[in-house]
Amino acid sequence: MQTAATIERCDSRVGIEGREAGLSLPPARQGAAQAPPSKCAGCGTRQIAICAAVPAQELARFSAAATTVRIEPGHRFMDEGEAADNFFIVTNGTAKLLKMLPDGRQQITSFVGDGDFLGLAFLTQYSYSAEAITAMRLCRFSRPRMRQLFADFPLMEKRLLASACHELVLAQEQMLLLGRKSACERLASFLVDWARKAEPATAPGGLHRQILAQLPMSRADIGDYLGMRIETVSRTLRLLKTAGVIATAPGWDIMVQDLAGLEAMSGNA
Amino acid sequence: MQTAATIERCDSRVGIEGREAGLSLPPARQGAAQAPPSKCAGCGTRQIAICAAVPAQELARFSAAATTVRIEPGHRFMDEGEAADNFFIVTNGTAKLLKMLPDGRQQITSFVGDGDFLGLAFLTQYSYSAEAITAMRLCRFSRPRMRQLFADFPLMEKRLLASACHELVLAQEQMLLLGRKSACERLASFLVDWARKAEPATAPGGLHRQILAQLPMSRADIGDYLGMRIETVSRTLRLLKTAGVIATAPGWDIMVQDLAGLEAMSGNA
DNA sequence: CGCATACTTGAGCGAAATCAAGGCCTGTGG
DNA sequence: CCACAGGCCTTGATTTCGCTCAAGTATGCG
Repeated sequence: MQTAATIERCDSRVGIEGREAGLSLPPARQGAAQAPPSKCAGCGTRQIAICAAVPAQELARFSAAATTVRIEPGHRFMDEGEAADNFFIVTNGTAKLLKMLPDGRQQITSFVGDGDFLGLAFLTQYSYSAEAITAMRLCRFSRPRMRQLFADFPLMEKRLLASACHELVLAQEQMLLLGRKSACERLASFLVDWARKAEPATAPGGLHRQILAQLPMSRADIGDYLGMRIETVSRTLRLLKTAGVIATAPGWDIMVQDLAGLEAMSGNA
Repeated sequence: MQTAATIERCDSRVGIEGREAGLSLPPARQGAAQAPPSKCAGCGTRQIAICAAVPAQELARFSAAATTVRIEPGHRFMDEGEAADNFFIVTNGTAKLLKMLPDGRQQITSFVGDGDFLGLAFLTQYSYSAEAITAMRLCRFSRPRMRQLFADFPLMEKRLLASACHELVLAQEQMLLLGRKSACERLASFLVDWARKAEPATAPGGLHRQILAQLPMSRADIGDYLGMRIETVSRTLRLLKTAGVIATAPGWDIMVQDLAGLEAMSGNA
């Protein structure tokens, strides 16, 4: 069985023990980039940072509180307005979190992947829906069990706080994007973010190295995330291709040819 | 000196002890609406919920950790990218939190008022700037003192988590607004939110009672919050006036004539 | 092969941005 | 007291970016 310290290293996205000893959080991309998730003794198939809040000798107890759930692509497993009975940790796959208006318009607020938390609403109802994009595996905790775990392992709450703060930073970034960026800047920002996450998977190279960004989501999802219509996503993608900063690979993948150029088009300096 | 229980009642916006005993948070508007802040024995002039995390007999120690700061209107007291050395609690006044793009475009991510926390970034740098709109009074805690307080009063972390979750819900709502709503829906949503906050200050009446929404911010600020230009704010305001749902009072105040009508125009059902 | 689904591309339109005056307060100084 | 300046807001004219509508292409699947 791994020690808590070993587990910690595996995914620092939500680690609270940053370099300032207790009150800092390393950037998500860095953390996710440097150490790919590995097996988790605590709660399922993949290593997630929340496990590090649990002493190694207690992992069995922690594990017993969770239920592993499999979700098919396209299936909705949390619904805005429904009773928030469960708390989830993604162990495998990608989901979209979305909010809808009564007339059907929808906004994807984020894409979540391995190691991310869901259902951390301190309300009795979920404030958004979650839908699987790829096949998924989740750790599910009932609310009472979650409460018990919080009581047993106070460090977990620290981690959740760090996670929530990090999500808040991302949300603010997204508000800037939605409120003030052009279609081109939005798509470029999105691709830069996604490429950064995928970066370590690609062979490291020079400044203008190619990065394969594997996008699990459809054009419609990208549009709903960036606040644009699907046609605009398509057209803007062509624009970026024409500019030579990206190339479309077969399927839904994108090859970033010039990350620096793409960043220049993202509006962030 | 007040007991912790008494203090708790004063502002439940960030209270973690909701009706589900530990994992729920009442809606902000309800909480803020039902009990206006009063004097706080712990950290300054106004009652704030974080004080409730501190046992009554420890309030003096808590108080000693804070410094009261006054800020003039228009003055910036947190800067995006600067070292996140301080943590603030607003005791009086209104500020805007904003993010900027290199070319000067800016997005206000939220307006904060009495009892709100600032600087809760688990990064070493602030991820946004904060600028006073009205004259303000703040409780300031240095990072080391904050850490000490967290260690001394673990309940504080629970409250911060609840607060962060609540902000996350608001941020998601705002993403929906910025990504998918029309100019008219945006402004209507904003006014509904603001009127709801001001509601208790106005005499309660029927379904179509008038509510005076005192807006401390300029048209430019509203535009930067809603992702629209100042001219569009002005034009859309006229549209709402023509529709008869609002009337402009002298100064920057708005009289909501028909809250139900305004809500119908906000896109939220 | 035919059909369904997702994506691309084109043409035209429209909501909001931009550009440009003009009005209305408030404060200041003659 | 009035004249003037400087914010801030409003209103009008024009432009433009992204949306809508519509058709066409690729891909996958029974």
